[in-house]
Amino acid sequence: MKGIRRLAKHLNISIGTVSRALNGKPDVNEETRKRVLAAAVELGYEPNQAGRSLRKGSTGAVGLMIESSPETAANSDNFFLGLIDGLQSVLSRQSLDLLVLPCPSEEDPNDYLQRMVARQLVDAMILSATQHRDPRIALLSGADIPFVTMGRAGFGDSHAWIDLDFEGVANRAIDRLVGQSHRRIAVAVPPTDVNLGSIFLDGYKTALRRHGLPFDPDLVIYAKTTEQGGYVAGDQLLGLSERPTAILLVYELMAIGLYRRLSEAQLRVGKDMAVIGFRESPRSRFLSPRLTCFRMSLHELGGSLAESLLAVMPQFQAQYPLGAVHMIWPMELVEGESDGPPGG
Amino acid sequence: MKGIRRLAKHLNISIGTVSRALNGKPDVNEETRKRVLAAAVELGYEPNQAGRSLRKGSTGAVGLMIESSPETAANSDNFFLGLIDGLQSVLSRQSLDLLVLPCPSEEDPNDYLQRMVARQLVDAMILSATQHRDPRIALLSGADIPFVTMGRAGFGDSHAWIDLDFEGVANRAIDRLVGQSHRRIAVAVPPTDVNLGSIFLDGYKTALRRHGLPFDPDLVIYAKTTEQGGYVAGDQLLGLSERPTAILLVYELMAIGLYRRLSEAQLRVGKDMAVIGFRESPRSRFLSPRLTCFRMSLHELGGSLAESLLAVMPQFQAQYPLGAVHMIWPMELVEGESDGPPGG
DNA sequence: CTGAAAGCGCTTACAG
DNA sequence: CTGAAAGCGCTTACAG
Repeated sequence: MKGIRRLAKHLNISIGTVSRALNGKPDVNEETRKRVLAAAVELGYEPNQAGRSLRKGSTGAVGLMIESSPETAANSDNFFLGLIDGLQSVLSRQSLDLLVLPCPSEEDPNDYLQRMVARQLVDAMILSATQHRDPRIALLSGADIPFVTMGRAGFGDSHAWIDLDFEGVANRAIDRLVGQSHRRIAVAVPPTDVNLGSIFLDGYKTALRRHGLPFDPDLVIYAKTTEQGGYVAGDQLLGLSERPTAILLVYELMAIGLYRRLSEAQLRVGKDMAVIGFRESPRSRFLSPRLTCFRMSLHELGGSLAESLLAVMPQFQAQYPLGAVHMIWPMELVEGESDGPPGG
Repeated sequence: MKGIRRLAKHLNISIGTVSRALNGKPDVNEETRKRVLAAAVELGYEPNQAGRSLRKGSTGAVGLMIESSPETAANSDNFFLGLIDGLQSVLSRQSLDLLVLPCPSEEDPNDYLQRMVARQLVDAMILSATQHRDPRIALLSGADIPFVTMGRAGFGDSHAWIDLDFEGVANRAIDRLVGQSHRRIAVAVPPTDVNLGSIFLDGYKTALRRHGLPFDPDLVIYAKTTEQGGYVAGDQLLGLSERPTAILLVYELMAIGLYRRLSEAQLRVGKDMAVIGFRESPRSRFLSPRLTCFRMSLHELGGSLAESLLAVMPQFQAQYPLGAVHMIWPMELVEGESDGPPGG
């Protein structure tokens, strides 16, 4: 005999009463409850999740879907680990467990998510790596699973999301560079359909316009978000007839290749070419000169994501009356030595 | 009506036959099976995991326990993401899903694991961040959950494990440095009880002995595995009465602080002080001069971990007759510019 | 080859 | 306040 039945037998009461006592139902004699709780500890009882889920139709767990592809691995640095800790700090207050669901790189993300949802091992989902047209959003909406996405999609505000402040960063980076008298400023964005690329580019254009600077399509460099991509971006930069004096990068991994290419051309980062990166990461601290970039708290971002998820879960809406959150996450400038006035 | 009952109703057969057809049991008419499979696709049927787990007592999922503490996040770089992709490449062949279980930093790892095991959401576990005396090993052994650990523990070979080749790396690093005529070589290890520290130190001592070099306790620097720790290690190095000409680091994060401290003291890395790191990571490529270190394939390591786990799972032992694997994972030297003969 | 039935461990109306 | 019973969705001996 095992499980709740064993406990009931041991205490000589019914399994119903044991269950009610364990679950904090009000209609249980306090004396009985104490005995049950003590026996549970004594016998090391833990509720079987399968039995509970089957009966209740909910799991007490929340899923975070990530991609385990080599590209994601290379670019995410400590992003997910930091996020996870923040998520849990909030979820644990509701006794919700976080399950990280890594989509294998060979599997279609939409198929994978469908499988995980059908398995019913979580009550709600957090999606990352949101695409501009992301079929997963329709999937979850249709299946009536509460969810929030890390990153905007192109569907406007039909669901809850939090996204990094790509526009704000592009704006402030341009402000800073223009303040340092730069007039020709390049920007490096990924060549793929990923949403952040176009958002970053829009912010860049807006900021130029605000300063009365012309937009030159030649200064938009489409490059892979890798070290090699940064090297190639450097190549393109140097090949331009009228060379820019500054460049904005949307991924810090590109900075290594760019630094190397510039150094080969005898150009000093921060003096002959100003470089500003996007997110400060442990990695960017390895660069010399140190990269000027933007800081954010992954822990707090995770916490906000968790709260915005709770706000769309029926069981928790009363406690988190936020509605469907649409939030741009602010980022703070970190001054490095990688930028400065043109010509040093 | 939903689930298997809906399918059965739709096809006008019993739920038992539907289940048998879906699960590939041999005693089903081929014609019936085809109809069931077609209907399953048509109606978008996916088995409910709770029902299945409850009945079968197994889940078809494997858990990877990681720590989400800020320290782990800072030091792991792409370690887990890379590992995960390798794990899945093997697990998916057995239709096993991987669930990543992140232990919150506020929770005791042993309590967390106990909770996850009791929930019965996975059939087997992979543990990381193994301690020298790790109570989780006794917990899983006692609960009769198949598991493998990433990292040795102090219990010898009572369970399956794979660990990085700390001894080999220390040995080859010393060989290389001695070959470059270094005689006084320091080593930086973490001040905590983590197993890799003492293993690395043992390898270092063995290698010195092999070259007839004396072991000087002053040359063992206990430092935090952080940027700040590297800076402090540099301080200690410079403060030694007879300054060493080379140093081995067990975490590359320390290299930033060390580089900075050496630069402040007008010492050139690779010329005035040779530095060799442990694992090559995307980060170490950000350093200049580039760090000499050791390379491994996270994807292959993940694959081997998965195979060694399958080998201890009763359902898969026949296919993976490896027994309980105890494997030291080889690493390959990557020459950087951070070491060389003393004095340049 | 198929159907009817039992039962995995739990929660929750329902009666008392 | 407690017990007896139903049932969540599935798999699997057992009969036929």
